[in-house]
Amino acid sequence: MGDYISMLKQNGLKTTFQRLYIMQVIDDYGHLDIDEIYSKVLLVHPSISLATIYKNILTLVEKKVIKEVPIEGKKSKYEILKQDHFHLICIECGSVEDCDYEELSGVVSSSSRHHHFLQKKVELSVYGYCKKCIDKINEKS
Amino acid sequence: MGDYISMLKQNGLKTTFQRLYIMQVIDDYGHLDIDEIYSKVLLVHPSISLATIYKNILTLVEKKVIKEVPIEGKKSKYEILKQDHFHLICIECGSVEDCDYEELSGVVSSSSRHHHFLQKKVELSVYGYCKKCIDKINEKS
DNA sequence: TGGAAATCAATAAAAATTATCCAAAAGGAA
DNA sequence: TTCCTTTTGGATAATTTTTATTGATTTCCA
Ligand SMILES: [Mn+2]
Ligand SMILES: [Mn+2]
Ligand SMILES: [Zn+2]
Ligand SMILES: [Zn+2]
Repeated sequence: MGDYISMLKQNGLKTTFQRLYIMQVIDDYGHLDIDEIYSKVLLVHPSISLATIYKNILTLVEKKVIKEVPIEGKKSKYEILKQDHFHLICIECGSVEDCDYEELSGVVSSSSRHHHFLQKKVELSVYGYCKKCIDKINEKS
Repeated sequence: MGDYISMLKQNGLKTTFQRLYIMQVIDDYGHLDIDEIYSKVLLVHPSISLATIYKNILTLVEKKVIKEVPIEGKKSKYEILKQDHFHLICIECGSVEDCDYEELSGVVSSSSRHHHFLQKKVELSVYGYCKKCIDKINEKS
């Protein structure tokens, strides 16, 4: 759990309950899409508008407080900005697991340089089956 | 240029002019989004409907004849399915360049295994500035 | 404790995607 | 070929997703 208030102040954003709670649920659950955020915030703030969620997500992404995690064929998820990492995305249950770059980042950036490409951001996602789902599938057979 | 007709037959899809030309323009340009495909097909087939483009893209992706390339904050592009590779995406001009995995793929899959994750597909995109745009920016200063 | 600036909620509007329905075309069998 | 079944396309409507607008409310600093 981070210090959301300073994160907002540093970016010249006012700290409203709505905004704080959006950050809170994203942080709590790790990776959430717009609808998941909306339904969770609704529970504690029944009057919030979906447009408010969209607006806040947009500004928080712009200010790099949160980060978009695009997911093929589905809606993007969002996470609190943290150290660079990549994602293991389960195509069975939809779970998203963080994974450290370690030696990977060096290989990627050297490849970018080789192509005379000025690398600004890397987005790596591995799609497949998480341990839980593998076990579940194995049980059945 | 591939043999689109056999690619369709192998997947039990009928070869219509519309479908063939969709594959053609994707192949010609490398990476195109829905609207780009639509406008290019329109030129040679003025009666085609946008819904037809959507419908065909959907089936072609399902049958793995083409592949979706998600792009952050923009519409996905599509490419003819080919050997695994990753993308250098220019945030200035929108160009997409293919890039071979080489040693990278080994590192990624060993990382997946380490997390007991059954890897099915890898999606790696590097966002930044292509050589053309770097040069253009340097000229100005 | 004002008051400017930012934000919220409600709502409308726009954009993107999917569904429906019937005519037309494709492709296999005779 | 011709016939017949199935798939597909085009028009259009419907749905879903996202963005814009606007006036009321809230934040926060002087
Ligand atoms: Mn993450
Ligand atoms: Mn490519
Ligand atoms: Zn899973
Ligand atoms: Zn460029």
